[in-house]
Amino acid sequence: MAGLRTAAAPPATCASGPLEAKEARLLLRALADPIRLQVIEALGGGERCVCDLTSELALAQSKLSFHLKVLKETGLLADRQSGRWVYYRLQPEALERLRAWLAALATSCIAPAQPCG
Amino acid sequence: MAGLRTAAAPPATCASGPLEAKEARLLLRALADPIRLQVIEALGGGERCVCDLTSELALAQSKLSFHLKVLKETGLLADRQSGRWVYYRLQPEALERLRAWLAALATSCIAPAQPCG
DNA sequence: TAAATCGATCAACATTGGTTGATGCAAGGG
DNA sequence: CCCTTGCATCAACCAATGTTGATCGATTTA
Repeated sequence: MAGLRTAAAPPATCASGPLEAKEARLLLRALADPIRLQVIEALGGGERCVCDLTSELALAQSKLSFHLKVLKETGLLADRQSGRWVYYRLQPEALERLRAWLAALATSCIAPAQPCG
Repeated sequence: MAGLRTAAAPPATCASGPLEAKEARLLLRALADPIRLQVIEALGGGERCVCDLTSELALAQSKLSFHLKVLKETGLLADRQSGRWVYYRLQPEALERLRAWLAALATSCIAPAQPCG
């Protein structure tokens, strides 16, 4: 399984078609972390530079950097450098696509029971 | 953080109000595993006994049991014993609640940029 | 009641993921 | 230029999670 550490450069969820199960799992995993969720929420208020997030969330710099990388690699965040700061922002499409995938998953769960033995 | 191993008996997501962030994370984490996702999809077709799932997914019995437990503890599955078989079924409400939570998260992500330095 | 089957649980182990502190590099500012 | 600042990256460590094989209780069947 492709671990968090080995993920390559291209965002895992950039293709614009419907989400594959694998991509969906990466998104689910990325969101399933408290720190990453805090980051998402903080960025809900708009684009922020890393230094800003570091102090707002009271995180070690390298720790935040690690989680920002995970979020960026899954396509949930995008970044932009300006002067000596790096600004991160949400990619709401990623959340949308996950929502759609989850909806599809839910609707495919409707059949009656099948006796076994 | 409450680990998978130490989670207590009561389903983590049984309260019927809107999902707390913590419960949402448990659901996200539970879904972010390939085997568990296969189980969810398999149960999309209806209730199944464990022996059935074991052969259909070609999993070691104890492995499947482990993942079923995780899914049950998060409220995604319910089980029922009948004779010597145990049947598992989806709890679609759990997926619904997660979807709603995700929607709320997404809509709270709409503000413009804030310059930093 | 003895043997067999289903499935949960446990302990030991393997793997993965997250944290920490150090280092490196690029961009400004003196 | 040299120094500072912002951020990424790395290696070593640690914690959480998943896997395996064995065992156990419950239920049924012979």
